[in-house]
Amino acid sequence: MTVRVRFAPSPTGKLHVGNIRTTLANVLFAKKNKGTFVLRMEDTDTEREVQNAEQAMFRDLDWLDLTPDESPEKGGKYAPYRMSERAERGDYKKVVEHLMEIGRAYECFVTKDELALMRKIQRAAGKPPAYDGRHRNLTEEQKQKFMAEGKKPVIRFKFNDDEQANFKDLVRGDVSFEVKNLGGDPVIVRDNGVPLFTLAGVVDDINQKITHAIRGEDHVTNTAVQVQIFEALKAEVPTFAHMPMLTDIDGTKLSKRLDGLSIKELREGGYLPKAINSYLASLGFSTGVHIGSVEEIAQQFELDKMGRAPVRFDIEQLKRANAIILHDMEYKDVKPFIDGFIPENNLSTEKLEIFWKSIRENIELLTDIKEHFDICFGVFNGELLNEDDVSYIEQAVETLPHEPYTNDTWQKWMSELKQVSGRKGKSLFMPLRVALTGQQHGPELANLLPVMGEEVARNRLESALKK
RNA sequence: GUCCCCUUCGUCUAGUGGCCUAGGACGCUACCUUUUCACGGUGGAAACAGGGGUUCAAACCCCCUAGGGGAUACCA
Repeated sequence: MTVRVRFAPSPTGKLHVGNIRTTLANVLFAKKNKGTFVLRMEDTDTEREVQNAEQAMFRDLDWLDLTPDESPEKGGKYAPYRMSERAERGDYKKVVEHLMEIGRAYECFVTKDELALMRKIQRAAGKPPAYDGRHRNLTEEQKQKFMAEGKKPVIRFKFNDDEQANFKDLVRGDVSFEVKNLGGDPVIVRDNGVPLFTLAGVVDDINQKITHAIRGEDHVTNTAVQVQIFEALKAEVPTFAHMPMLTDIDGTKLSKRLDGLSIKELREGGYLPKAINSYLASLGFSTGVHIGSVEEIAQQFELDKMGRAPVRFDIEQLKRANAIILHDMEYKDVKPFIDGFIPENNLSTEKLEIFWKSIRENIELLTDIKEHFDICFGVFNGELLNEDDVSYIEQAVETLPHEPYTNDTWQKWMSELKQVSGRKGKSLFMPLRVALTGQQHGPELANLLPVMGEEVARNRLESALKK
């Protein structure tokens, strides 16, 4: 049996760290088991749909190197991959009719208001709010009467009340629910004829031969409900895996802040896909962050070792992973990601390579590049020179070597300045650092000097004198 | 309210009755290296939510309390 997994978002928002974590789990699980990763759009709720959300999701997944094997965009053996399209061709209708024939589905005319009232009463009595099955056995006459009143029915799935819903869960072990406290017969088709995800998800999983459903913990009760449907359809129940939710750093709530932490924002914030994937994949495990490509982290990925407790998302840890990756990244590898982070310029690739190499260990995020770029090539507001360093800098201007600059230019210049000025150690180089970069800290000047070039260096020294 | 799940260093966690003086990773910190910062190296501080049991012995088993998460839709 080939492993087939799916990520099934609804096009109602953007991808964020929470749902990327489950997507990633699907991808890693598929890769590790030489399986197939399917992307399915669950777009049955047209009211909540957001313009262009779908396209944005495709692009985010590509950027993260989590491109699905089968998707609405790519197609595949089990197309279409949008619920709306599958609804159009009658997939769900067929199943609903079948369920009604075998007595596992029925029309229900209870209105939303009546349901709300019922729940209110139940709650007040300290009972769990649940549909009480009052229209389970309507006669034809009763149905006609409701119709005549202008009421439109929903279709509910009929539970086997005294059964248990059991399923295998890779992270939680064997899970079992009493069907009787699942909330009563669930609606599977709205009064406008559109099926709900509860039903459609099951039908698609069957038709698309999904073997493992890896999703968030917020779906556990849904799963129990859906297990009943799988069984009623005499279909094999997939293996599940419910991952604990991500919480805020303070451990409370899956907050707006987190939901707001979209892939788009991380991208614009200077984070690399590799860092995001590596960090998210490490959450829930004891191994520490393995930094690697999707392919590499997939080999280490063991879903059954994942913890069951909610996990706090710590942006500092992500930042750290990002920094580690940046520190020994080659220019050619970082190049595809630096658009927008490095100002427009017509510097040669060679020069940019040297620049990158001399600053990479000093940055954590791609957004940090700009500051260093400005120091090397642009304008900066630096610290002022000390009074007693003025004459020293004048000596520096005089002795500044002419181009071409090489790796040992700085060395040679320093020996000369040492003799001329009689200075050494910190007092030798610190005034130069301040004059040249405007700061007391930064990458090695020996590396920076060839990057700047003679003209910039001379201008900097001279303008430092003028201040 | 009701049902499900969870609670070990700051963070992710190892740990399934004696190997725990509680281990690792990241962070933090000190020192070393370094003509700055960063990188790197070597050390260090740092946790069993609380209370009751059971046992010769409990982070591990049982009960209670507190706290957190999820669910409770004609959303997904």
